[in-house]
Amino acid sequence: MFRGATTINLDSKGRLAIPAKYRHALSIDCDGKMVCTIDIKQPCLLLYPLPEWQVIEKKLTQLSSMNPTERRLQRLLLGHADDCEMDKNGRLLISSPLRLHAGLEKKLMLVGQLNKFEIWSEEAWQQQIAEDLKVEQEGDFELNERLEDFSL
Amino acid sequence: MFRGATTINLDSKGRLAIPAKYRHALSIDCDGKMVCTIDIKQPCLLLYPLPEWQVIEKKLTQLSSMNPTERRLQRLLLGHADDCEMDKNGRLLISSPLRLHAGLEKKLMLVGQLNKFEIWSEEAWQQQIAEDLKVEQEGDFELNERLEDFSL
DNA sequence: TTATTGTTGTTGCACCACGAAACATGATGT
DNA sequence: ACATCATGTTTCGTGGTGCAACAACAATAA
Repeated sequence: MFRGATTINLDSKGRLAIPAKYRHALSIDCDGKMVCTIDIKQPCLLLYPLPEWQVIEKKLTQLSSMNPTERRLQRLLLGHADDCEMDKNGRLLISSPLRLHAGLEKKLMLVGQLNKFEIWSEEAWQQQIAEDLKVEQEGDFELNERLEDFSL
Repeated sequence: MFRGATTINLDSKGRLAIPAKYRHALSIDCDGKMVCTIDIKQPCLLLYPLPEWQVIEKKLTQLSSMNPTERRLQRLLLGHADDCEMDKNGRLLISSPLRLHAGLEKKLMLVGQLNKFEIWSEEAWQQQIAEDLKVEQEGDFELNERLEDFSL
């Protein structure tokens, strides 16, 4: 299970060096094989260890290609899904269409989200966090309701 | 199983060079033999490994030729279906009627969708994705409902 | 506390494979 | 016989991959 946000620089070839603390777990889980795709709600990428991704892929195959909504999901998720593999130095190459989608240039945030990672450009991440905090401090009703269960 | 989108240039003869990462799987699955037809819902082509296509063809032959809707399906799909075979350089020739249907000229997208590929002209693909994302970010009700099942 | 050594992470560089394009050869049909 | 179309070949440029040197950090001992 992955946690925490790390700032990382892409190298000149668009490769992302996975923080050392995650490398061992990733070799065990999935032999370094992962799948990266876009997040359809937010301007970021999602990075799944292969076994985690396969669960999602299985669900996607069961959708009907005749239903426009389901088809759209398949197009967005599968169409942008890309195999990535950690190289011998623990780096992985993000394909240029994906980099483009998330606006990745140099500085990015790798954010552990339990069974997956999110990849944000640093600017987008800062912006998102600022907005989330603002909503929170203004007292979003739905969020407050959910927090009742949490006793943080 | 095929995933991800790749940009490809048609050569002057209308041949499409299959990305190296798919070539091996295609020689194994179907000895490079595939069938290409039109997508009846979208301005793109569908490319099936021969064994996958045969499954579909079987279903189509079982439809009643008396029912006008089913008859139309047969006409559209079978009528446009075209055998393609990878040449020794991993390229395949797209017939000109099919190129015309999808508006393929030079730049195209080859999109892996598990058991098949979609072939889009680059413009059409970009347009489609932009629209899909827009629909998504405006909060399509039906899609949100489905996403509940996905825990992406 | 500081110096030395070892280990881990990062960056730059060089090689190789793949893809794009132009060209060459062979088949087909008018 | 020539034009046209399909298939094969070669060359060149770009981009992805691995390697190796260097920098940063941690550990140990003087």
